[in-house]
Amino acid sequence: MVSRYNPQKTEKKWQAIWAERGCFAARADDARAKYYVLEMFPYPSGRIHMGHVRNYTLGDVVARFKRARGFNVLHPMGWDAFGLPAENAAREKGVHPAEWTYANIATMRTELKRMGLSLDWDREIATCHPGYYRHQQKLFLDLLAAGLVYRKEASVNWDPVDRTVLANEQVIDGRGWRSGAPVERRQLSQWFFRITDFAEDLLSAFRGLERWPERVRLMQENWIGRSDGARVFFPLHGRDDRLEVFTTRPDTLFGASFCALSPNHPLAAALAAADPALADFIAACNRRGTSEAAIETAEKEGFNTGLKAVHPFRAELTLPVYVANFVLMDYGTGAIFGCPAHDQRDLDFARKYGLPVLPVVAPPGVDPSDYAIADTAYLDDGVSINSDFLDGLDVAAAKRAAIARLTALGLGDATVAYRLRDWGVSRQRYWGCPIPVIHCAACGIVPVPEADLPVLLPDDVSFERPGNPLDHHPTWKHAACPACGAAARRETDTCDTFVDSAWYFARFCSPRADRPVDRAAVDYWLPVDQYIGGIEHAILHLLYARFFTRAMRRVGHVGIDEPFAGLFTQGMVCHQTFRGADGKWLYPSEVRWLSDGRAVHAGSGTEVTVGRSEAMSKSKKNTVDPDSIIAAYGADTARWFMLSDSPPERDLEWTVAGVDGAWRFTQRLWRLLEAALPTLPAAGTAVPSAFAAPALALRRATHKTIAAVSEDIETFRFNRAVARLYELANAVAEFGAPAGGGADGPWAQREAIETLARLSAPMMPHLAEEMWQALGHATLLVDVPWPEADPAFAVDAQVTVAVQVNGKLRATVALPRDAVAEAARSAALADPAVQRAMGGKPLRKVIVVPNRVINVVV
RNA sequence: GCGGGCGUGGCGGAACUGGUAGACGCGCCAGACUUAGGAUCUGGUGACGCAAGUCGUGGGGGUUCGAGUCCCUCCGCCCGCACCA
Repeated sequence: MVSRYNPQKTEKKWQAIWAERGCFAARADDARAKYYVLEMFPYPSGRIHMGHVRNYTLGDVVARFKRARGFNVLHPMGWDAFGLPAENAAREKGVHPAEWTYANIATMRTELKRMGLSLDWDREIATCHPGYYRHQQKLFLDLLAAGLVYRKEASVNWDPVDRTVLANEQVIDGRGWRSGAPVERRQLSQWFFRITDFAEDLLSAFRGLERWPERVRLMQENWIGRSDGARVFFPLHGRDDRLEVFTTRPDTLFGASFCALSPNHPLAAALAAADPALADFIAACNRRGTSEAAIETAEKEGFNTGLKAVHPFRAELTLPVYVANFVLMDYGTGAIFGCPAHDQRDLDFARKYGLPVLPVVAPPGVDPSDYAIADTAYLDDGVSINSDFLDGLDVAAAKRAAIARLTALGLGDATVAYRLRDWGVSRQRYWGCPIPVIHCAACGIVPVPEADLPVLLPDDVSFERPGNPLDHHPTWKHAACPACGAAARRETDTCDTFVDSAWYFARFCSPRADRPVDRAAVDYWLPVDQYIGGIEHAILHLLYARFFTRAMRRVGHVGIDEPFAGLFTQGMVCHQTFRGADGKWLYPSEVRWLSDGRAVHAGSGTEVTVGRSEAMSKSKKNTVDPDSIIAAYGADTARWFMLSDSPPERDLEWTVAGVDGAWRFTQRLWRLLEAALPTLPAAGTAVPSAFAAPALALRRATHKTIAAVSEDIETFRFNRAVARLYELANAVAEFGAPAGGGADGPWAQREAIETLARLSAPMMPHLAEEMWQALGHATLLVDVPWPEADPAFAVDAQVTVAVQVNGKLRATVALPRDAVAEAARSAALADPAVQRAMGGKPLRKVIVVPNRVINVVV
């Protein structure tokens, strides 16, 4: 009697047994090699989504596979639990952020446990817990003492309604994403991490990160944005100071026709103090939108300050100094020299203000004497002209010569500029890690003494007023100065939540340590061997974590620079989108499919428009709740579907048909097992001495599958591993009931079915465990080592070789594996289809690629 | 504009260093069976053709005995960055 496999019952059973026996508890005192598998921890938004299911399934396959392969695996889980949504919930629903967050964590923990992940739940952490953030405060103080944290005035996006700083991503078309109010630029005193200290190292260390996707590496390289160039000093005529500019084209200095300052340049501000017109111009620049569209349509505008900059190579020549709206304060030195002939922006500016345009680089092969620039600047390599001592040199040589001369004159030197800016971590928010600092009128910035950590968030806060609740709290910010005892003010900014996630992987190594990390534990476990998460974190999170690890090393908490030795970025989970007759988005569960292929609203029966497939998102309502899928089909089906078909780095299309297919396979495996069970020999029966052809073929299929699946999992080609397992299942089904009375058939069948269970265990752990038990094993499958392919069986004795005539396939011949070339040649030439294709023409040559192809050339 | 990726049946995708294109799954077609199930089982399924065969990996060209894979060129789609001097 073949019974249905009941995932709901079975999955619960094995989850309980694994938990009870502590199968996935990691210990550092272990002789085996360590392997740290980590998936990006979730933000506790309410319920898990399909992106989580995919992420954690991928990680669990790696974790279970590595464990079976004999590694001491660390696979922890926690919660990125601080953040704005908790405060929004507080405002909208009147629930305290902590209460909201911990309730979400409880829900999501239960959901994750239903997935059957091989996690060490004893190491669970939540970044909003004082047991976590107190150590973050300690780290902050260590970095402050080491000079890696500082405070400075910075220009920020300020929402005047919500009274808070907004990240660039939170400014949409120049307005606050929540309030809709026009965002202002404000100069505010903010805390910064000195990530730029590590710019060069963050760039060059990529050489050691071979197991990172090239794409992420390039994105970070772009973000860090190294430019090799020169600083050039322009003495200011009639003044005793000089203007410092950065350029990547010192070779074009002889073509300079003006200098320009950023509206936020200190010199511009100083001049504006005495010049109301300039002050107005600067104010107008700062009001200008920062959106992409605003930048693209903005005219180049400048204000002539009347200052004269002296050309470093031609003391007789002075250049007008403008304040210009296209010069950025936070790149280079906030000032440029303009060479209109060889920079498009400079050219636009020069044409508008009637400045000279002198070409100083001529395209190769062009006569310099009649070379002129029209309305397109010349940017490519060429020969220097009109440039005194640089004439005749190519661009690279001219750069070197110009820098050498500048250096000799004391008017400049070679410099490297980076696009990367220091990381502003101040947030005017309640639900974040308090920055452990006290401001004293007499002593200045005073760190909170370690003995007073943690600086706890107050529970009794109000979200009635806009702005930072910590600032509004009646008592919290009032503190005595730790240095002089006078009344002082506690810092009310909290940390950007990216700080929380910049070191959590280290905390997992010793999650209950009374210091940020236990040095022995991090020395044992770090770096993370395999990190898995979404591509959306390619820059910020991954860059911050790389920086923070270096910062932690500098203050002695860890001994490494790179936190993630291997990185895998998964694709998104996508789904069709639906709109009702009113144009509003509909959930897939609200859509009913008619037999003629049309979609209608499940309730009203009105027509539904089916839109293109997009990444699942709440805003488009094209989400499917994982928990309901797991409840209906079981976790193994959901996991199997996540791994089937699409390569893990690509986007995955969620379809009902695909889930049904995965469901059918779980049932099919169980059926294969139950149908065969009565005829199988007992577990551990000795290997028969000989195998007849059908049994031998099945053994070969089994061992080939072991080799292929092992390699596929090792290389993250899980969709291929899935296909191999389908093939082996097909082979078992085709083998059917063992023929004849020999022991070899049942034995080979048992080997094949056991292998199916063992190889699918990382993907469908519950079903595999159940099969293993049904096969009569007393041990848990999670404790059984990964199977090894026997090379004697992993290859076929006979191979089918393609025979081509002039490169076109004409026949195939069966040959013994590794047959000598002469035998292959004669077998090919004897084939009637080959002879027909040769058409009686004389044989010119025969190319034999062993075991693959024979090409007959006529 | 700069940087990167991708383009293979009706669909998702296989194809290791150039060597039988389309594994495996979905869908579809035909049949069987039935305890009518989320069924299951068997066979078929790139196009054209009765067949022999011809064509076929975005288009065009090239290298090679042989190209989805390498080179050149064009087209299309996607992603990241973008007034970065």
